[in-house]
Amino acid sequence: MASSTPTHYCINPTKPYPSSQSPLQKPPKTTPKLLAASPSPSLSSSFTGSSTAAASSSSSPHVPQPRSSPLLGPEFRRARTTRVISKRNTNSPKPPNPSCRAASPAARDCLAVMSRTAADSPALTTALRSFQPRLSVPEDYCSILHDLGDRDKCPSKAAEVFHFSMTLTRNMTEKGKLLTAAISSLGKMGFHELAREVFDTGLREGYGNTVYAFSALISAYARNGMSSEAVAVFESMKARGLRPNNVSYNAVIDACGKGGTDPMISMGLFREMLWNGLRPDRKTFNSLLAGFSRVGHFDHARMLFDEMIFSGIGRDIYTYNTFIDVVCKSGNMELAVQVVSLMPANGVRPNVVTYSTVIDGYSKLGRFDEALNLFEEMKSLGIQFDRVCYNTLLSIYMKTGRYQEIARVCNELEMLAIEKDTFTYNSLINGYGKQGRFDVVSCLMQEMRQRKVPPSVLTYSTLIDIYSKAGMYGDAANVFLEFHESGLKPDVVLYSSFIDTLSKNGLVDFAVCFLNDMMKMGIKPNVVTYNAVIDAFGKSRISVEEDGVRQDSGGREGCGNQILKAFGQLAKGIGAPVADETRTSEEMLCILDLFQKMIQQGVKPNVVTFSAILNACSRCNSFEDASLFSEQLCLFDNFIYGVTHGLLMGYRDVWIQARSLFDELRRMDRPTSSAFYNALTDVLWHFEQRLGAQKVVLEGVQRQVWENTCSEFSLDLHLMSSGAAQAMVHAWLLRIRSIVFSGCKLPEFVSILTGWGKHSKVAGSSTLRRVIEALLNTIGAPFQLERFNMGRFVSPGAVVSAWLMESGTINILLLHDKRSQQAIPVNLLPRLHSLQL
DNA sequence: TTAGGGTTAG
Repeated sequence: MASSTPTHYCINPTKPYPSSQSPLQKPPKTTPKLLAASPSPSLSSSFTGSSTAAASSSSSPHVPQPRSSPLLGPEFRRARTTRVISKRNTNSPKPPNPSCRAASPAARDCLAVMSRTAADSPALTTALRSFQPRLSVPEDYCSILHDLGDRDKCPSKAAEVFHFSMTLTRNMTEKGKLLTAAISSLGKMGFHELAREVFDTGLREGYGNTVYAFSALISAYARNGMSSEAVAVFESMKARGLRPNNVSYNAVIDACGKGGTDPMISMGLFREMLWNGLRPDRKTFNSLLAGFSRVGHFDHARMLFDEMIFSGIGRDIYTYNTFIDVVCKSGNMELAVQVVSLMPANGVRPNVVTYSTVIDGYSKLGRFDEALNLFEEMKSLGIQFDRVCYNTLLSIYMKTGRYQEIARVCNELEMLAIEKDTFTYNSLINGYGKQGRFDVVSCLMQEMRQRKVPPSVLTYSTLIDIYSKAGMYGDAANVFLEFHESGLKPDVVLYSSFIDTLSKNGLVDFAVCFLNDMMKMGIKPNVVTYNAVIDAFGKSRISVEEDGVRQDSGGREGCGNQILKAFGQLAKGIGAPVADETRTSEEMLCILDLFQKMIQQGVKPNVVTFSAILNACSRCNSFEDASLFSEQLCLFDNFIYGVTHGLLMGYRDVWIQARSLFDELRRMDRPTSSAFYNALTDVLWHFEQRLGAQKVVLEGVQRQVWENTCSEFSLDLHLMSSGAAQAMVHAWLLRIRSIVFSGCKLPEFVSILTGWGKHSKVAGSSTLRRVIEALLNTIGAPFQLERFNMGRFVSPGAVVSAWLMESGTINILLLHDKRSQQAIPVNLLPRLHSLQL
């Protein structure tokens, strides 16, 4: 409930903001208990603001500062979603909110009959006629229309009610009310075009020029993620002399958030609202908060979250859930848990959305056990699971390969009569597809058809991707044909997946051509698209003769044909590898060109891009060539450039900043952060900053970047790149040496497991075993390949011990940097200055 | 008029 006398609004993202020391320096090691977590004193004082009343002036209700670099934005962390933000066609309508409208018993009965009756049936008119004497005009009809929007997906029923009730109206006001209800209903159903038609009719016939009708249409666009259309309607209502009210502003701000518009545009609308003498309410703030949450801007979200107390707006369950979502996106799960734990004291009880948000946060970081523990906590608290929550659970079981649990959850869904939706099927198809269970995938597709669950673009993208990755190009082509016939529009995910397939099969030139084609079609590539192509340059490349995949096609239709042709060619196998010596210079030019395109299009790189750039550096023959690439880092991000350049040049002072970067990487899932560590150590090793590479690896090991890397006498390198692995071998042998010199006896055998070096992206080093074998030979370490395990080197403890005790061994094991300098040059200082945390 | 879930790069 908003305070009646808000004191001030102070939303200025650039203003200095009071900071407090994060109490989360030592995250709790125990299993998270959302409601049992006890806040630290410094944090609890930050949350003393009541959910419904203004904070006292003595309290300071801001949340702790994140421990992130000011230069590492959400893009770096991959927190910014690359998904289409709108949830149109999700087939999961929200339950009706009966508190909003007080429908008469007759209206409720009529709605029940309408719900049971088939669309376009004459029985609908019969029912409306029979209920007519008991229904008030326009209130009951408006109520029925709203409820149909909440629970039905049948626009013809809404149209029937609308046209029937319009014949009963006595004046323009009543017509206007019904019009607004019909627009709202159609918008909720996802039929924004129909909503627009109805709106235009109302406008033409003289009862649609109202703030209500305009606001309803804005909202209809908002629900469907169409922010530019919503803004256009908002501007047109002003041009017609109508004064937007709170609902209009809230709707357009909501539309901007859902449509992925820059949240600063929403902030402009917020200021305009104040300028026009309107008083933003909690929904305004919640929508603004959601806008910042969607793009992962924690700092702005935190300011709004605090401001809601300062200005007397108060916080509700939506506020908390939205804020917790952005905290989860920042990777700070400890803070998320603490914010949840403070909700009850502020009069707001965590609900299924709160838990789903935190659970998904853990899941995205690969912390599945903590996520699953929270499901148990939900059960113990009696919080009912809903469809979204079940989908989150299924997604975790998919990622962790718990197929028996998946079957159990599917049965549970059946028992609870919770229907699987497009999200559920997409998740299941992707999971089973990645496991190669195409039999299950076919069954799932069949079930979708039988149950009339509409496939989305993502369903087709997923199918094409899993078939392509399995080399089943004919099946992929068939799905593409089906997709083409569906009338759905291709999107960036579909194209990115296809470009990745071309890239991975050595057809990088074609991948770049398709990148241009998708732009011609108005589909903007995202960071994933670019990362796929940049990374592909490191793989073996195929040249294609004139009768190969592509003749330049241009237009929309041609592009579809080209895709089918490409699948056909991929199925046959085409081309010939390009000789190594012709690759490097061409590759450099192509990658530099891609960087330019990214900059031109405002596509911000993330940590995966940086890993790809570093890997490209590792493929360069000279330090000068690599510098050309690393300078590109500077165009994107001074922070990463400063750290990388500093490490490559051997500036000792750079380690403070480097550790800040490593701490930031802790907020990411293991595969992402280990890929970056691998890329960084590879480039350092490649350019003979060997001690630097070793220090980076040890920072990674300390932060548990690689799972099961190191037990005392058995070294597991299988997740490491060649540079990281070689640096690690030296560090591990030095550690064993110190154990030997301390007088301890080594076990019977010590071993090094190499696996296949699956994370190394450096051309020619895909077999980690060979690299380690060469290293061990070079340094004279007495290890041999195990007879029945070609990925494991072993040595009797006594033999290794004797070797380590030889006088010359220590000098062989100690690593050095080729470039070693004390101080950072003055010209680099400005770049690094802002990194001080 | 406000909150959570599915995909493509590593």
